[in-house]
Amino acid sequence: MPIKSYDAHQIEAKWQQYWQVHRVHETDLRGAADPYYVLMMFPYPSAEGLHVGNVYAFTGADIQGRYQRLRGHDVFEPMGFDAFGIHSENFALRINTHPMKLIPRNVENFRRQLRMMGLMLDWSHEVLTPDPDYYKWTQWIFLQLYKHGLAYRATAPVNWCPKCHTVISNEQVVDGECERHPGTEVERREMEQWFFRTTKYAQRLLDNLDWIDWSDITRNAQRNWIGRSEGAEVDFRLPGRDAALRVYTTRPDTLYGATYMVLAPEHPLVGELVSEEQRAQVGAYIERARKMRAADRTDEEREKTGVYLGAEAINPVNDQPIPIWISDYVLIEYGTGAIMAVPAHDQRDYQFASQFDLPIIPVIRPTGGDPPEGEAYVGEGVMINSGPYDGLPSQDCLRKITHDLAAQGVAQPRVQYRLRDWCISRQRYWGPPIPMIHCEKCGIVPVPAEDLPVRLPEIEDFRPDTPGGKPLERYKPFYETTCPTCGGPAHRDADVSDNFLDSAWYFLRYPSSHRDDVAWDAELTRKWLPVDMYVGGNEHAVLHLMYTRFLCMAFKDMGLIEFEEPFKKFRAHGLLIREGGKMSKTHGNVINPDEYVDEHGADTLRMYLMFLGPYTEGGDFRDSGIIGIRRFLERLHRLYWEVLTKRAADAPGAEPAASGGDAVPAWGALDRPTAIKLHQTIRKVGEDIESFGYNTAIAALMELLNTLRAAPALDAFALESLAILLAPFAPHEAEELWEMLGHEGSILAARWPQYDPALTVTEEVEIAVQVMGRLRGSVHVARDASEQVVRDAALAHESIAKHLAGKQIRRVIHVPNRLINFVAN
RNA sequence: GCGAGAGUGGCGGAACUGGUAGACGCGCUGGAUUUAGGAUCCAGUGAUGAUUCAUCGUGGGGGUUCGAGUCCCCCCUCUCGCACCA
Repeated sequence: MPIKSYDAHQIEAKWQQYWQVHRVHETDLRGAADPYYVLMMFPYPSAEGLHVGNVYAFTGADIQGRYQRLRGHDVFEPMGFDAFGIHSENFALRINTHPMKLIPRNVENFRRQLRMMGLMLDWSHEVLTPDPDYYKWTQWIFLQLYKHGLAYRATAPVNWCPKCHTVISNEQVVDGECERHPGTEVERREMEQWFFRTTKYAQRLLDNLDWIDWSDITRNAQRNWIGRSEGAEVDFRLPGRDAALRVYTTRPDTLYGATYMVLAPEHPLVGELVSEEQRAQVGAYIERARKMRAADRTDEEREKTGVYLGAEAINPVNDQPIPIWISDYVLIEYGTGAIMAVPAHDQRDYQFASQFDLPIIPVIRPTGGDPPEGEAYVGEGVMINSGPYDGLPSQDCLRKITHDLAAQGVAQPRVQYRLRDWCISRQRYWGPPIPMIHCEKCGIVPVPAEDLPVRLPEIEDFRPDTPGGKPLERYKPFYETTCPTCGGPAHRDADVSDNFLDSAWYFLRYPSSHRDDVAWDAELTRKWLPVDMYVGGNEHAVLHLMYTRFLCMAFKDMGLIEFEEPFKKFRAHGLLIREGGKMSKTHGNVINPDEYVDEHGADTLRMYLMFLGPYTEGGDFRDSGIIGIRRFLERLHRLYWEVLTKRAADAPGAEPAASGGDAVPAWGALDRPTAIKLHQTIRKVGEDIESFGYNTAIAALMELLNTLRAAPALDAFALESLAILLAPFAPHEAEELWEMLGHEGSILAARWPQYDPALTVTEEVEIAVQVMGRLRGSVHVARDASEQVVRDAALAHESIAKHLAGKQIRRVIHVPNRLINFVAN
């Protein structure tokens, strides 16, 4: 039974129950004729409950899903929980509760809130990362990568967060601080870790960015992160040694200007090259650099520091010996950890040379102009002081010098990426154990696939990094095992894998979540993947989204899947702020969706969030504005109720009176202006949804409602269309209106209305009339009227005539259906 | 510093390839109705001037054009990403 007045709670409870009972949101994955996979970034189920940022993201994705469903697709819109990881673990530690107890509670609360928001989620395919049925396959993936040489173990300087008590990846380091702990300096530690060879795919990850249909902002962030540069490796001879000092440079054209070399303090040759006289100083410098906090070391404002090694290298282009220094402005991780310094043409080198009075030799002269004073000239120009290359354009020499040196065997072209391999190991408890066994005799042995999952034991003391070692190391029943190869004593890898691995493949699991014998079902995967539409926050542009792409490429090469890009479309939503400022716990201005749903209902909250601003740019949540959406829904509901009850009353008499003085539109044929508004709105809302212009789509719905309320009469097509157009935004109310219209079952069974192109244009248009480019009035003429007609109409206009009085018309500019401009003097 | 984007009423924000700036909503003003209401309905709402008229108005300054929020140049501010990556 339809509900008379707009009572959000009653309506929303009613339809949520209906959806659940009738499984309206579940998709027949195998039988689907026209699959469309909508994905939203699954949340970490925090104890605080669903964040309004999640609601914002999910609603934007849900609109796509509902719209595609109304367009006739079989839409799959799954949800799950990313409940492993440091986030959950730290919280569990803080409140002194075991995560295995904590997580189910949080998840239950999240499910409740997600249902409350009326998302079209198919809960029958939920995944939960800490579920052994899930992480069994996370471990299996690790084994696949290992098998194909993409997982390796290495001792490398890693980022250690003293608060997390674990290593974190490069991507999780922000300005030398831990992403999770602002203000906490990341330390550098040498540790043996598992890495995934993401760098192997650097070029493909970069190349595919040219064609994948993703938000530009996200693709740009990825390009930046991959950081491809082209240059050359050049060997500088070391007098009296066999070895050469190899540097990487993007500017081989400036080789003649190299007046010194700089090694990173950690460079392996430092110890060998340092002279006796300099040894003490160099040692002290290295010690100081080692202790230096990461954020300070990378502060560009800081004065350059460094120490002379007491050794020389020979510049291969002119055989000149140049001094070798060490300085912390050279990074051991990048290139070869050593540079040739060209102070005339590199700002950093210039600063360093100025600091230590090293020679500065310009080798490129800017074309048509003088080189800048007091700084390096980094542009191109004409070669000078460069022996045989003098007079050539510097750009030509980029390749030429490399080529010539390559012929002598002392240089080679080289492409360098900023992207690093993905450090997978975490010295923590709350994650999937890395499925590897360390045997004294056999070395590193993978756990046989049939032994998966390696279950995470439920241990009481899961604190990280206590004196007894890592949590899983302390727990002997887990740690001590036997070697699968030789049967001898062995121990398990005591690390767990990075939380980002859990979320790097979850979309592959959703359709196949019922299969316990394979990670993903081949047929379902072929049918449903790649994901048609992925919507999420851009904060994951270089983390999650890079890792998923890497995994897909690896899987494709292994023959496990048939595509290499996981998401056909990805759209990044903007940031939601509140009252002009950032929303955060510290500001105490975080929006709790429950409160707003309590007060106004989920449809109002959903719609308001989408109305705030352009979805891809974010919006400013102001409490004062939400009432506008609420009023809209109330007016809408009232209109339907009044028109439809009136019609029911009129129906027996068949002939509905053309409402005498009654404000309620009658039932009958639409007048033409109303019909035009309707058809224009049908077109606009569809187009706007496809381009994520939700705010303007909602504005169009409001305009349509205003028009319908003022119309003399309405018909079924108008009311049905508006209900369907509303359905992506306010799904509960749309269902209620649909029922009021006499339909049985969900509005999702309806089809998106077709607009009639002929009815999207008026037959009369208003033409702006300008005199000398200034607006002086307007005239109404028939659509597509000729210039002559418009001109005559305009000249007949008295205010136009006034402005043209005494003037001669020199020129007339006519833009059909828009304006006419008289140029006169 | 580099890269990307953005500056429009009191506020959030509209404006397709240059063509009537300010859609839609909030707020505000006036009116109607109601015992009352953070209710509903109607009208108005960029600024200035005396009205139905005019002038000025899209961060600032120049320019192109019959016509510029939109295109070009310079500057200012803000947001985001990267940041001693050689």
